[in-house]
Amino acid sequence: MTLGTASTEWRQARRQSARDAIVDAAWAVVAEAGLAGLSMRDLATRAGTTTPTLYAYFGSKNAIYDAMFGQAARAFAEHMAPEYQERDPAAVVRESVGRFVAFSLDDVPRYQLLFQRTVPGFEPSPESYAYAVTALDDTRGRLARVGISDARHLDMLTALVTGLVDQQLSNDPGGRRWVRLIDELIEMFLDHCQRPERKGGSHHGQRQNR
Amino acid sequence: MTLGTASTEWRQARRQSARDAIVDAAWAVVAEAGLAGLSMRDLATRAGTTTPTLYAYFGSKNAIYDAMFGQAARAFAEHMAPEYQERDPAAVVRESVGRFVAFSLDDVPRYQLLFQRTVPGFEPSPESYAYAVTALDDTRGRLARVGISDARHLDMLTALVTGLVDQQLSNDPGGRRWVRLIDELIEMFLDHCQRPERKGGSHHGQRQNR
DNA sequence: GTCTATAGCTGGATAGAC
DNA sequence: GTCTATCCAGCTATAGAC
Repeated sequence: MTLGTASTEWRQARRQSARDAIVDAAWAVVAEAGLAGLSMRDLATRAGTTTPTLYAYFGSKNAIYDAMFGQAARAFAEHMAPEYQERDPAAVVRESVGRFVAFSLDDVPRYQLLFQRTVPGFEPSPESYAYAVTALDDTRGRLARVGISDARHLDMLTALVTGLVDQQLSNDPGGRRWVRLIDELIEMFLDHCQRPERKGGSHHGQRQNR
Repeated sequence: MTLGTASTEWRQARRQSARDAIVDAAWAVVAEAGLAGLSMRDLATRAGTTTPTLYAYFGSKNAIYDAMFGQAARAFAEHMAPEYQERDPAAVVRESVGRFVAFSLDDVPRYQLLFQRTVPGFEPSPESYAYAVTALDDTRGRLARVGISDARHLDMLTALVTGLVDQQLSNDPGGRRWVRLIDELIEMFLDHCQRPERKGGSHHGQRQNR
């Protein structure tokens, strides 16, 4: 790697830290105005600068959303990655779900940006998206290693967990009405997964609904 | 009731049908532009009129959202109300969940308006909200009559169903990837509800998460 | 790179003639 | 009630001086 002189490296480092400062200010704005309420004016004011300066660092407003998405995806990956102390399947699933729920409830706009599609014209770039995909794949792998590998069961678990988070956020924000159901929901889920196959093949696509 | 002459009744009927025509046009607009993409200009064009005329029938844009919410809530109540042929608990739960999911997937903006809080400054009026509350209460009563009455279990079921719908809509729109899991999810849920109480009181609030 | 100033557009809502 | 015309606020984004 002899691509840059020391001076260009300094420049790039300064540029990167300036970009980071803008993204930090962006998180502060959406925390108050909501994810869709981010405006370039507010952001410039909050960052102590003006809109043309923002455009010197980001080509568009969506580029800022994308940088936020990248930060969030990275944080998500780091939050899910640390090794799990527990060994038995129930404990691993519980810890995995617990981490996801804790991460989601910790920062609502971050959750909306990462996992809901709520910003009108925004699609994350492949680079930003990659972190989120990796983290989710890791989680899937971890579940597979403790025996939860059936595709249907994984889809059921994602529906269950996202439903839990969504209900908690929209019907009891700041409370614990649905969060406290985690253990019981996971117990229900694991009991079901460990149950022997049904006679007659009632699942796995043979039978249609209704 | 001697409040109005025949002529004022005619006027009110005409006025109501004009309002209905505007609301119908509004549904057509959101079907194309998304729920948040409704603009008074587009709506006026679609309804074959102009914006001042809209304001002759509705005091604000949110008043139009409210009329849409009222229509949707009424439709939801009518969709859930008809008597159920089935008697045994599993079949009743299955039919109830099936109706909810079918109604939700049938019209996505309608689902978003009714059950998600996605329109920025909009809160439904008490009158419009009443229909939705009634329909949900009826559903709860129906479940209670077949033995699903525990508050925790009801919250679990709502999380499960909304999670199912949300995953289906956002990760496989138009498909059946999560819809086909309905029977298995309900079987799992019912198995859990019919299970005898745990020894030691591990649920019902004694034990906190983590 | 950073500013002032503003272009260009779209939104909700209204004035006033008819 | 319905129109033409318009106001005013907010937005993203840019031109051009320094």
